[in-house]
Amino acid sequence: MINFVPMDFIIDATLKALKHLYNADITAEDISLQQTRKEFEGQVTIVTFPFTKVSRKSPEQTGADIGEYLKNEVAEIADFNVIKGFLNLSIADVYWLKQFYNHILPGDGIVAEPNGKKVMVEYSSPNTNKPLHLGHVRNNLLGYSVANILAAAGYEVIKANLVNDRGIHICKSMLAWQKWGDGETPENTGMKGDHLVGKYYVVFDKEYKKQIDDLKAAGQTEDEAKKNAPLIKQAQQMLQQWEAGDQEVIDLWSTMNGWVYAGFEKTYKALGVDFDKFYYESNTYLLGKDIVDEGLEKGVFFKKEDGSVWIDLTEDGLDQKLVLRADGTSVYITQDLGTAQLKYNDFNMDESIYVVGNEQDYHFKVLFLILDKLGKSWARGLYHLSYGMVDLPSGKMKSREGTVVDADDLIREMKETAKEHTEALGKVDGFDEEEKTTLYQTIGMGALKYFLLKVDPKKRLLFDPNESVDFQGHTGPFIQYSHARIRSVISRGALQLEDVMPLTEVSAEERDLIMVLGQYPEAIQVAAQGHNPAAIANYVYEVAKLYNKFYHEHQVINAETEALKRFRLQLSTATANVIKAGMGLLGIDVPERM
RNA sequence: GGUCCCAUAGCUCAGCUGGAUAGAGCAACAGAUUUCUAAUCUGUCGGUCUCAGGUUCGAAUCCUGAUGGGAUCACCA
Repeated sequence: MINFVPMDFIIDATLKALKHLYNADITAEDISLQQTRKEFEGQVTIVTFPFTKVSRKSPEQTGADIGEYLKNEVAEIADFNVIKGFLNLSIADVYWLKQFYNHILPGDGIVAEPNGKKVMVEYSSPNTNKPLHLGHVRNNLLGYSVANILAAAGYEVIKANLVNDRGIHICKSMLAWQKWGDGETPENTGMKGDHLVGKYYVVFDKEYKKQIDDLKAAGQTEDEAKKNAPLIKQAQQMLQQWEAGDQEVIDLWSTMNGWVYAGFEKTYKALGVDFDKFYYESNTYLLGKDIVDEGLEKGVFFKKEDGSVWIDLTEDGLDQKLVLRADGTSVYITQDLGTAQLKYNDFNMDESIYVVGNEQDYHFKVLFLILDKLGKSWARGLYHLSYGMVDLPSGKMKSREGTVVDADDLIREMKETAKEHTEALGKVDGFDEEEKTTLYQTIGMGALKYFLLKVDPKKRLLFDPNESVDFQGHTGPFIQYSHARIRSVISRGALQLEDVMPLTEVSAEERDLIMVLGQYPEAIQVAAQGHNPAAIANYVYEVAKLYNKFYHEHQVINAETEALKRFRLQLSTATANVIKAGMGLLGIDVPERM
């Protein structure tokens, strides 16, 4: 099942056993180890069904044969039992203690050795015409977390943000502000810049709709009215002026984009995400035409009579796809072809991950396929991290119907809720105001981030604005609380980490905790390979749960002996370290006190 | 209509390179604090793993088909 790291000696010994008992040559892949279910005695289970062919005995007898051999030949294997086709092995306590002191307590594998590979993670990639909403929040948290996980797995990581700062949608906000803005600025209204610009995007839409209705009343069809409305024509004209470098339009564009960036920066900061490299579509939108030429030369693309350029992907089960308009202007995919090349030229990375919603699955399938057909060596390293939409109980979020969950509102509400919970529990008596503010932020964001990241990215996510995010159970605050409690114990214990006193046995709770702590490096690798922060989220939850069980069963500071006390303090320290590191991969802070 | 994704407890989700009696949390109910933080812990209740076939010693997991939900199939981005 999942990650069972330091168990190679069992596989080796089992191979020897099979050779010795049945003269069977079996490879390590044929041996399936799993963690023993908790209702049975033991920690590691070997499934013996596959061996019955070579043993020519029943699964039970086969298990007993192998178990007997292992118990006699392998010092670490203390005992075994066989239930049906399952051979359950009890590993000696000293083995677990050795693992703990040699690897876990020193923090082996909390960050992997560099693997020499470079990966780019592109995420966020916002439009600059409206504020961020819950969907963007999921995107940002996923991208940031995946970047952290890859770094922990040994990659060199570049976090990139491709800002969509040009196009007709930007012109809509600009035009509406010009017409009805009345000189409003973030300064004189006190509004956050991205919200101010978003307000005019909505104004545009409203006025545009009015014009469409008027035209329809005058006898035009819906489609005609949409094309002929004066506002849309003006917006299109503005886009042309922008592309022609009209100074007035460019100035307005710079000003309003500046407002938006200032607003985004605040939201990014509140979310705790950051970037190493920004790309702007205003700089990249003309890229890709070289690649179109290249594709024509190589015969990968073809030109139609009207001059438009296409690629035929029907053999790959897809359609024909336009890559350049007849008038020579770019479409979306042209830019993305060019930008992909640009990124590669800039960084020469081995892999490149695009964190983009699953509504663009088809686009990326086509994009990667085209680059591959063009013979780009790096195309195989491209990956679309496709995530599901965030839905409300009423269905999809729709800005026009006002059902969008605004990122800034949500963040504020989370902090507020954290404050209410904390105060109700009377947890902040010794805190000054600044510490309180920090704590509420840590907990509120912890709850939100964990809520969004614990779900498999590819699945749709249901968010009910009327039902507050939980703070108990399988949640961020639960894990944060566990951490704070551990830190509290440690600070009372006055521990010298280098003090090792000989122990020869551990309790079941201690052993389980050591086992799961030892799986952290593997959890990182699993999460990295699957581009899946949820794997880390669930892992850390498991750690916190096991510690809480241990905490409930055993005294740390008032342990029966000095040796036990020290060991338990060390175990607590190692647990806190893993929780902190794991939550860090999710972009979640853990407090010392709460 | 073509293609892609999803379907597990009342709700939200794990589990999916095939392995034991399918697990958590929430909700409901019952308990635990003279002991290191009860945002905790223990227990009870709760399942035809959407359905039907197939492969296998063994299927929630793999294959085929169906049903339901979502996305996409723009000279928008």
